Amino acid sequence: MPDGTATKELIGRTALRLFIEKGITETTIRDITSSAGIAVGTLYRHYGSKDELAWELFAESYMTIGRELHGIRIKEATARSKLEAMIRHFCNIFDKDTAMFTYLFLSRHRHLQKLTPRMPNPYIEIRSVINEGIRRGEIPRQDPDVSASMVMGLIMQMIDSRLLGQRIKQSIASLADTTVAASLRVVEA
Amino acid sequence: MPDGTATKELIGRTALRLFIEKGITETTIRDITSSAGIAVGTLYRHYGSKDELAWELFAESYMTIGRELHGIRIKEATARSKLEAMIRHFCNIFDKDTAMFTYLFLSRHRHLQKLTPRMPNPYIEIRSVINEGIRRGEIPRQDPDVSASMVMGLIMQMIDSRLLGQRIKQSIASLADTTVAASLRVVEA
DNA sequence: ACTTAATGTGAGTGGGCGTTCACTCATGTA
DNA sequence: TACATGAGTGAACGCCCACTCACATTAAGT
Repeated sequence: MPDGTATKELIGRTALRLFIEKGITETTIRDITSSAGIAVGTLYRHYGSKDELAWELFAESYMTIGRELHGIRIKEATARSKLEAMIRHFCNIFDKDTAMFTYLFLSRHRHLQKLTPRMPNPYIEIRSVINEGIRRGEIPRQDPDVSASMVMGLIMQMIDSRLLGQRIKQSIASLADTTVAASLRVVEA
Repeated sequence: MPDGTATKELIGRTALRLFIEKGITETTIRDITSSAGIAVGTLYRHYGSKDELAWELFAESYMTIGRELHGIRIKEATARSKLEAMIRHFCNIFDKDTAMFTYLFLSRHRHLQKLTPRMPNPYIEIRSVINEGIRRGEIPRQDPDVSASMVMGLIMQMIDSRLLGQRIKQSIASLADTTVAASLRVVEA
């Protein structure tokens, strides 16, 4: 029996690249298959539909990051160190796998409502850090949903500006310190 | 000679609503014309193409906000008061014309690279405030592009979370104080 | 009342889309 | 060697898209 794992991965990698370059709707099945050097039918051996392909690429990475942030939250001791480690982790992922991160960023509006609260989720982890920090008196009382949104937005916009490449040109890693400091000031930790 | 101004406005309003509800690519010309109660050909009397329609709706509002923020920057005296007035202005627009603001927010990635630096631009106004604040010694020395991105991200994510309606449920106006305070802490004003 | 030009119409056009399926090929098993 | 099974193929299908254009309607100028 032949093994199609390598082909599935090739399709995923190629689709990711094109989805980022042109957008999901603007990328056709033929774009993907011709760029990957396979037949149209082959794609459908591995993914049920274009939507399923786009969703699988998103969910896999999104939940992985959620699990990783969860690990950080468990491991670190204080709200400060948790938040710092999480932001540095974001920066590392961005530098290590820019394509994946970019895709998550650009397609989140399409997929976010398909996520169930049970799935591992970066946003919930950041909110939990703030919640715990308040309960332990490490940071002032505040609305954890509002603060989590602001911190997320602050980080995400850095990446957004970096992706456009016009407003921010330096590497994300070199901005980690600045981002960490600003985020801590937002939650007043 | 008949006057088609009212029709053009009707098309714009209808398209805006549908673009927000379903996305630009997912909205068809027939969706727009049937929803507006006009013929397909009529739309093309007023807009050269679907792309042009989407762009006009974006650019008009984007530049208007840019001009308004410019006015605030000229009028207010200190970096603190400028930033505060700008953020409150954002909140007011959102509450007064949620549809327009939502469209700007959701379609910005599609249109942002079509903007030239000469066009009125909200981002540049915020950066200018930070730049001036540094020069006058009102806020510490910092990278104005990075800080402007962080402040913009902080505000935008509040609106994003509000639009999704799951994470933030209260009105944007009621969050203005919180957002202003957090933004000032980010730039350490 | 007549002229003129802008505005409104919608069936029609050509093209590109996602998806299917009957078929071939390659590999592991008996 | 013969068979079974999953992987790979791409022409074909039906649908729906953005856009066109020959014609009808409207309203302002004379």
